[in-house]
Amino acid sequence: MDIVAQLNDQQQQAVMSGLGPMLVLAGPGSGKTRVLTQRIAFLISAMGVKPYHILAVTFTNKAAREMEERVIDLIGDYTRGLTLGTFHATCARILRREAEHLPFESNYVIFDADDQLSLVKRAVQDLNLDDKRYRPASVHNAISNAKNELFLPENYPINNYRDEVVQRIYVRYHELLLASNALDFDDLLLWTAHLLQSNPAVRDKYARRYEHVLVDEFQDTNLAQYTLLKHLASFHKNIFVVGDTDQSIYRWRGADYRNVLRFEKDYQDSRVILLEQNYRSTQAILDVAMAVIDRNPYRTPKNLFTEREQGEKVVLHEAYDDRSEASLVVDTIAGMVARDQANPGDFAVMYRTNAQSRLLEEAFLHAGLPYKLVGAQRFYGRREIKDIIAFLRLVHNPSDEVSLTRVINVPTRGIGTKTYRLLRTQAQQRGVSPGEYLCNLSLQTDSESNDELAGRARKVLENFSKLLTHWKGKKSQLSPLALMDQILEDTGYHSYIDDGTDEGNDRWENVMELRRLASEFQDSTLEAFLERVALVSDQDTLDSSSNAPTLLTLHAAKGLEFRVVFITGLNDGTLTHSRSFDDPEAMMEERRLLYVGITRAKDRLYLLYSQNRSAYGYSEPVEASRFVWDIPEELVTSVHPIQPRRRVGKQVPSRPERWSFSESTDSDPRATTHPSYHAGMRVIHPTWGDGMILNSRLQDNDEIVDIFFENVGLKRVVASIAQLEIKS
DNA sequence: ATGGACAATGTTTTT
DNA sequence: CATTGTCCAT
Repeated sequence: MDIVAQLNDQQQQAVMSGLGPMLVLAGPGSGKTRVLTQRIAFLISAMGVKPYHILAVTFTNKAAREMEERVIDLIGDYTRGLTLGTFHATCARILRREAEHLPFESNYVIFDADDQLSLVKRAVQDLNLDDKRYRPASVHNAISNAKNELFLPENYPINNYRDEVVQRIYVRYHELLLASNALDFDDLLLWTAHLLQSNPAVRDKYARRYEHVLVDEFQDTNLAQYTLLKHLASFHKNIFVVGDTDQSIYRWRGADYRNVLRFEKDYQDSRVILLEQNYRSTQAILDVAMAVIDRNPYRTPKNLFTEREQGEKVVLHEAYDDRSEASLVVDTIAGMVARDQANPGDFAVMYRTNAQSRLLEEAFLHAGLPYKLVGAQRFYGRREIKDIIAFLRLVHNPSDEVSLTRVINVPTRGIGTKTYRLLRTQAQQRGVSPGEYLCNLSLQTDSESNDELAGRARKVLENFSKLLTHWKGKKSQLSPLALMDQILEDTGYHSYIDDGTDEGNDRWENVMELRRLASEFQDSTLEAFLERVALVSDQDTLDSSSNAPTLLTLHAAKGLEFRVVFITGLNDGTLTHSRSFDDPEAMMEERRLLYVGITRAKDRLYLLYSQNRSAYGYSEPVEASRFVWDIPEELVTSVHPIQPRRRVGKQVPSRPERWSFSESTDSDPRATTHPSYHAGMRVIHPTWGDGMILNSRLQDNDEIVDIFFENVGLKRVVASIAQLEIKS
């Protein structure tokens, strides 16, 4: 069987290229995963390369898993020994193996975003700094950027006084991490790059091993990743990277698409292949995509083409507000499913910010339709999940102080801030971490005990110490799941979290879901389970099993495809997020983000924006996104809402909004419904008496009026319900 | 030490 | 508006 028979010329050239550096610039839907997987299969089966000598890295576990499956599909089970994983997971493994060369132990834990933030907070406190002036989130951002640019604390670049302070926080943060035997996400890359750079023996070991290095989504690598790749490929120099600068959307995370240019410079003998044929979308969708992306300056123009049909025109839909935008999406989906034009699982709804999912979820709930939401944070960020994981992490690595402080008093066992502070100073005096000290506490005899830690405090701490040592003793015999069950039982976590309310029930359900996840690690280690849990990506939470529409951010949508795509919230300030306005580079990235969204669609695409949008609870008029005006009119079907209908009584709101296809409506549809109240008008309310109108606006087919009453102050009323009388 | 009530405060995107 | 933190009463 010829494994490359089904490829086009460019793809074949890429797959069968010989040795040396190779850059594949692959437009959306051009089969880049295919090229990567076939390349691996080709190396193994045709070139006789041992899988052990191949390294392939991706950004998400999902991409890695998919690639592995496809390679196995091609060449069967000849992939044993192949290193295929995400950047972070691959680095994590190298660091565990090489821990002897590094200032942490091999059983280190990985701190997630929350842990990192609380550690920065601690660092700021330790230095007696004002956390208003040095907001942990912003400081952490600075530290993260520094790490991505390979700056260790001592090399942190200083341009002003603030930088000096940030450096001090960075130094302290770094100490705290090491004291907890923990690494943050950025450390995984930083330490690996640093190790390879500074230790020639280790570098050589890996560089000689990896005869071939393959990289997916190369445009999203940051300097740390670029550097470590360079070292890993430093011996054989067979580095095969695939990417698309037009899909670079992680600049804020340190990604630098100029690594593509750097690649061509660093590897003078590299060859470049362009993949321009798109196998995913209709021509109509591609036309819109190109109209959007062409406006970005300084890009290498790509000529995307497809052999697919022209297809349906892209629909550009204006809605009255974000709520009707959401019901519009749901109604359209329900309609197409009812008419048998698509399955529920064919749809994806995309948005710029996670907060936008709420209204969509409500709309789906209201219509009684199931949906699936992509987002790991939603699950792993929950209190009960974090608690359980903290227990497990503590058992694995008692030095983890963030976990210790999290659960030492969960459920409450009489250890408050005071007792904890006592524990901390005692541990400090002995030069060990609080967790380690705690582990030894129950082993101490009375003669060893000291006066300061006695009485009640000692008793409650000893209680927890016994629990911890008990679990630690069992960890080697028990699977992650069994250990988890033991912890749940010993702490009485069920009765603690499930108080009988719906919410409590939900929380316990979540714990059960985590149990299910742990059960997949029956034959694996606690370490592997913890690592997996720490490094899940949002995309990994996507389950393809249920046939329901998918809700996800544009960022999470990268690399995926759907038959029908809705992109919602195409308004200035939302898609072009307001935080990007003052930065041209950021604005270009917003455009790429939209481009990524558009090119996810195979058959149909709906672009939606609204006249009003609510932020902080208040609805405000907004402009359509500036990107909307970049799309030539003839490429889309424009739809505008007819006048919002008045709602009477308690009628259910979510009826399909009627569509009026207006290619050229001269009259503004809004002109037909004026508010009946204006600022300054005087009115009488049956119970509140005399008042003056402050403002009035249309919302949900009704009029919302803010009135200042002489006797009762400011009130907000719904015009159709309040019996207002206008005073002349 | 604990838990409830209130106020302030803040929203991109995520491995 | 919704989450998070701080204060105060038990």
